Amino acid sequence: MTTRDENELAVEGLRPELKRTHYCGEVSEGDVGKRVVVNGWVHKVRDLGGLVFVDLRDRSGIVQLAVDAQQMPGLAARCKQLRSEFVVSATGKVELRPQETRRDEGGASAIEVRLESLALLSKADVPPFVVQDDVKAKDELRLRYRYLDLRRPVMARRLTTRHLAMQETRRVLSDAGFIEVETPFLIRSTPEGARDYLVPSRIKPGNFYALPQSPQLLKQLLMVGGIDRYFQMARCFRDEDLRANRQPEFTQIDIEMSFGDESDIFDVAERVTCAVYKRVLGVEMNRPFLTMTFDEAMSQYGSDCPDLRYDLKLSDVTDRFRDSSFAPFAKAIEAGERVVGLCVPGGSDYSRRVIESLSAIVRPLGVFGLVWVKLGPDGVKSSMKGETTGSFTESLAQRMGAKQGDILLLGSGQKLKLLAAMGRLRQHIAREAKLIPEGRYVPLWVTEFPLFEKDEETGEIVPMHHPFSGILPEDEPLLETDPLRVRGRLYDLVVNDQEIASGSVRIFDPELQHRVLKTVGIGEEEARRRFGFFLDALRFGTPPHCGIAFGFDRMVMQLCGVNSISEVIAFPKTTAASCLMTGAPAAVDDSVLEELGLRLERGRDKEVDK
RNA sequence: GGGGUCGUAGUUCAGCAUGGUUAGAACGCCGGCCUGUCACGCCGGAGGUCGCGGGUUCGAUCCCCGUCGACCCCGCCA
Repeated sequence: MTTRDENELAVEGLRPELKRTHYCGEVSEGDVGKRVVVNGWVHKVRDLGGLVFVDLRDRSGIVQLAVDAQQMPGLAARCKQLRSEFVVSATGKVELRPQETRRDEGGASAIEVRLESLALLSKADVPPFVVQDDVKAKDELRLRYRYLDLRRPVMARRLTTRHLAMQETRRVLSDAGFIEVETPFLIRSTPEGARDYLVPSRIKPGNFYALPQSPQLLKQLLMVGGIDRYFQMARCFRDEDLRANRQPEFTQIDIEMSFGDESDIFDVAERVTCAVYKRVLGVEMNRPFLTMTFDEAMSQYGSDCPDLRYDLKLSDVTDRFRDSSFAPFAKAIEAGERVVGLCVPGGSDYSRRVIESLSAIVRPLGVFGLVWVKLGPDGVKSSMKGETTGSFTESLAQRMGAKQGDILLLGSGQKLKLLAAMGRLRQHIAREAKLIPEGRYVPLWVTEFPLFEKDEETGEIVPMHHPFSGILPEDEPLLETDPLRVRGRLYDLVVNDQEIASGSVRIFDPELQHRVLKTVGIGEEEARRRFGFFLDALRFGTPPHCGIAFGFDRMVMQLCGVNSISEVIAFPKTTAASCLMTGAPAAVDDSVLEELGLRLERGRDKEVDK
């Protein structure tokens, strides 16, 4: 055997002595002098000729291996053959790096592993993109080669955060007497508003299962079944168009309990939230969380998930402008519209251009022309020109709590639309002006949502949540007379600007359930046909019950400080709901279709993948 | 369903508004040199169906139409 052969890097199996003693990122100064074995992927080789450095990576981080060619010529020669993403086992002694070479700032390690032996466990093709936390590749590539993307330690950290949040949730709920029950994926379609994913039945051709949009009815049936306290890390499926924070399948922390009301749900949900934020971020949240009604949230913040990290409240100043000499608003009010304003502290120096850009935010939301009043150092200026008196603008400013140096921005429109638009404006200004403090997490309950809303297209009354949510007792008489004013026993948990969880006290009276279904146009016959099983159950002794579901992906997204849920899902789908890695969805063989009694409509099969 | 942005080397991008020699850069990759690198450095090299299809034109990466894919927004959806 020649020296050359000995130095050839050949793939070996994982002998016991090659198994790791440490994760790469966990070798520390405390290990100096120890012999360690690390397993991982070659992150980077820096071959200086007589000296070779290899950065070895695993999910915990990176450690530097060092070989001196003079001391270990064969080993150095072997290291020179390493390429990116080769999988190796490296054995060596942990050493402090020479003091003068520790000049890498930003958490550079003070130690390295003086290599004694190296085993190649797996070779690798040149990767399609460089695996590094600061990834340069586009989403398309990252998703196609997701397993390479996941090798980036930052991805492992996100999945670890997700894991921690999940474990913490399980611990808190289990300790509180909730038991985790799995519900089926292959179910009958339930009425929750979204489009179902369907699964054809082979045994009953022409029939379909639906994948659950959420386990809503099933968890209620668990309550009827006396389970009393249930939870589940539930996978949910909705066949709707995607967004940055929407995936066709996502995970809920699904919770339901019997013999309880809002206060019990708030208590348990707050305990879960506090525990998770504490465990993952070290953040303490004060309990009980703040509470406000939907009405308050909308009228003060223009959003049903108001961000309380900054102030900036909206004011309804309709009464000020009624009978005022400012015609545009006076007329709007006469037509039944409202006038809502936002006072921006220190905004009196906004240029025409800035104000125009702000108008551009609300215009597509149906608010035309933002009226402004500046309380500048050289007096009050207003886009209302001579149409209003100085005393009018002064009293308006006073009413809106404005002071010297502020600007008032006012718009008119139909109440909810206007508030939503002004809320968007509020959010935009807060972001631009950097009013949003980092690292703060402000939880809030929003309650008393309207139970129904009007479908803009059809004009029909539809449930805002789902048709199983209870009603505030005082609103019950309105059910038949003025359903849009009926408030539900609904609640959302908001953290910062995000809806984290949502739930309700359920209807447990079959009579009331029928009245609600009737209100949304589901007659007894249709109800029987679609979920008669559920209505039957209600008649066999239903405990009062209530529940909540956390949007788990969104919560983790917030915990990780990222702005897309795909970043916290191991194998996410694209905005076209396809998986670039596996190629799903894909065509199936005709024989499979035949077995299911299905035939594709001509023309619809032209786009199927190979 | 509608609107927007993008698609050029393995990757990230430039080039295209004003069509015309051999389509460039950086990183990565391959080879060589180099004993303290850590964005190593230096020398050399390979690498392109300009997403796909059609049209306009003497000529298209560039202009037009369509299509596919990715992302963002509205609709939709907790």
